[in-house]
Amino acid sequence: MYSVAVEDYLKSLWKLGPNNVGTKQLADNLRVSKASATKMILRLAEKELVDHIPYKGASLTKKGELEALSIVRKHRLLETFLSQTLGLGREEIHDEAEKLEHALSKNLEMAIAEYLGNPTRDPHGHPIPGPNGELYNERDLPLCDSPINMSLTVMQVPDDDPSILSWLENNGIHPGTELKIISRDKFDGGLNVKIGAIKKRISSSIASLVKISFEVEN
Amino acid sequence: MYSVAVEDYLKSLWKLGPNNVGTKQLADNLRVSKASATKMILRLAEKELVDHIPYKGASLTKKGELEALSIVRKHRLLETFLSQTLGLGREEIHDEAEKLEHALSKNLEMAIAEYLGNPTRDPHGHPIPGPNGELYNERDLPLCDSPINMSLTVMQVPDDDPSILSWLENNGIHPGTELKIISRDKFDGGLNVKIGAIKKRISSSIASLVKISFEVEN
DNA sequence: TCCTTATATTAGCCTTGGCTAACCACTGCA
DNA sequence: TGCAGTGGTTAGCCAAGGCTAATATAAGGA
Repeated sequence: MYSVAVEDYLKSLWKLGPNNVGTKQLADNLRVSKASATKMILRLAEKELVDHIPYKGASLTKKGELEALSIVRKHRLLETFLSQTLGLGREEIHDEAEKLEHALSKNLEMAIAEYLGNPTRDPHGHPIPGPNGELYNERDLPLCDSPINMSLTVMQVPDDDPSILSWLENNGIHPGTELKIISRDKFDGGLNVKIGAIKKRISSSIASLVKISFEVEN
Repeated sequence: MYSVAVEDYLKSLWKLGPNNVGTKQLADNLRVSKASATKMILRLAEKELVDHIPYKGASLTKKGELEALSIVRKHRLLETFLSQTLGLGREEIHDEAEKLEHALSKNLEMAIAEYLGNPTRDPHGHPIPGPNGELYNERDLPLCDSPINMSLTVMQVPDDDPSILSWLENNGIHPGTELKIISRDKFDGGLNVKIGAIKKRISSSIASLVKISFEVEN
């Protein structure tokens, strides 16, 4: 239906949203010039996929959001599928899915979802939107904001930076990992954590990209 | 490396080759105008992917052929993969593979080939070129040219026409099917065949699209 | 041999999605 | 309050890959 470029813009707008997204932010995210981004925003507005307020930014319309969610769904299903069938690592699947998502028909998407048992999380722990764009309430918290000395379960790791992913993997940090924050550095926000019996240090920049959940006491 | 359009042209030229392919034939195959085909042929010649003799036609150079074979390999591996993992029918996989082939990285191609055990035939029985374009000698014969009253094994069915494929499937004709030609109609070339104990009639147009092999007496 | 017809090419146009350069608008600081 | 700096837009260019209309070539039959 839509071109690869249009789909990529919609996906970026969704990732950077839901607030108004600035032209420069969008352009940087897609590695195109500001002028190209402006031109495309105008075209997307023409198609009623975004609302655009000149000099203020753009945000997805309902129509644009649904389209974006459909692409995110394809992306995350593909990641899960590649991981499951071919055993590709978490650090390899993003780039492959990034290309394949634009070539995936609705039919194939459904077949893959069924094959996988309609998963709700991809291998990075990111929620997979439903076939009609349903997205359940996100309750996972950034590790950097999490309480000290509680049993935490890693729920999400970032998906698009292979080097960060490899570091996390090598340190045993992935969805499902149980850990506890021992202390938080006062100045740089780095965390000292304990995974099983092993102590690790996690920089604040990485800790902001990892999301966790914990049991709430009743 | 090359655009989707370039890859599609190369694939068509390969399918219609190896002789010089006329502009009209190519244009019809790709459902574009003759003018568009002419223009693209000139661009492909520029990139040294084809040799072009004005008013005579175009044929792939070695470089172009290798590129085409790489795409054919991806296509056929994808068909096999989709059939194997998702259980898609022979009549569904072609169109899906047609889109995905352009988005398949070399890495993913290798992973799929390995996962499948480096198959040499796709679900339609078509040979899958090797990673460097190796194509083993084709010995299968069109059913329409095959001898009468011999045990024949179906080796290949066409891949791109779902209605023909469905008809073949419903009549139990697919790679591996054993059959015997009982008689050949004098005028229209239609065949009366026996599959197991059941007699069927196969029109000559379909019989020309099915390929078989048979044991040669020593 | 010449003419008709089919096939090929050329010319010229369009849209998409990039780019740079130049200009405009907003914001925050002095 | 005015201006510098950042961010946004406009103008104008380009290549790819489509299209139609007009023209050129080749080939077969009269």
